[in-house]
Amino acid sequence: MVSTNPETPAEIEIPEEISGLRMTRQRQEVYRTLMQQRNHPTANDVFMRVKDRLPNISLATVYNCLEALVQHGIIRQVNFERESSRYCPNLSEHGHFHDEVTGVIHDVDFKPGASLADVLNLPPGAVIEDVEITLRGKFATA
Amino acid sequence: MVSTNPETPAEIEIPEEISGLRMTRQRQEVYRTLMQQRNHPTANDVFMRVKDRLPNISLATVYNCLEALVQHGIIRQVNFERESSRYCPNLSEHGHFHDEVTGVIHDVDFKPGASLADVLNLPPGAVIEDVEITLRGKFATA
DNA sequence: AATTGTAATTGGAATAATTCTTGATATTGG
DNA sequence: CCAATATCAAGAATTATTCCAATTACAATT
Repeated sequence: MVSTNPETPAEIEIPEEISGLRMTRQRQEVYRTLMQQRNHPTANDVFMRVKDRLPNISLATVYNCLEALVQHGIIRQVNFERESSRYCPNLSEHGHFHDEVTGVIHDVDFKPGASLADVLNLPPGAVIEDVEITLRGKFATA
Repeated sequence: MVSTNPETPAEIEIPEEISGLRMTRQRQEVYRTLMQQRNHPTANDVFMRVKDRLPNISLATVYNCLEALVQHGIIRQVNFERESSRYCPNLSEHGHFHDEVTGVIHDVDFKPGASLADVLNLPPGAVIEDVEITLRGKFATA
């Protein structure tokens, strides 16, 4: 589906402020990139992409923007082993499956109504603030 | 429980070879440290501790040993966010709860018979080779 | 016990991702 | 408009880890 208006192509509208975070031009573009490129890009991936629209932006600013967005719960930071952090705008609780053949990362949703506490013996009294589930493997070749 | 023999204090006996890996003196000491210090030490933690017994060991060797042990499935490497890797000799499938107040890391076991596939919608055909579950939070103060 | 080939170890340099610092710019509230 | 505050850019600094080249240890064989 493509917009019929050449002035405003199919783009995500970003409000001026999200969760109390001032959405500057740089933050808008970083966020827009994440919404459009849903394949869990690294900070550098985002940097290269945002440069098309903001040629003067610096990598440090991309890092700053990503951190601000993470801090305000607008996006999520995802880590695989010791690789570069990746970023994703999918806020629903989910895990990630890392296909080690193609390198592609797939979101893995919870079954409806299911939670980690169903399968784990959590320490008594523990209050979980954040969960990270990463799976590594490949697809059966059959 | 303390050994009654002063010559051989309560120490872990390390075989000469595990899973096809030659257990050199350095690898023995690295492994022994992990078995004795079960609080998920970093490579540097291990390095400082092993130096008591092998004053000439280098940090690079500790990294090499840890990698060799990980490769041979003798220990596990655990990552939290972008912090230094930590190492643990607990091979049973388990997750980790990171107490952000004390910094202590607790192993979190699966309920008997439970598995991640019970709660996640895994991509069809995905063959999981490795799972990492990390929880971050604190203990209720009540 | 010497020899030889292989693997392991060392110590330091190199790397890569990220963070920090500083000065310049922009934005908001009064 | 002005002051206070937040953000940005550029590059330096940091940190964990890996790489590399030179030595050393080990195991098998003679």
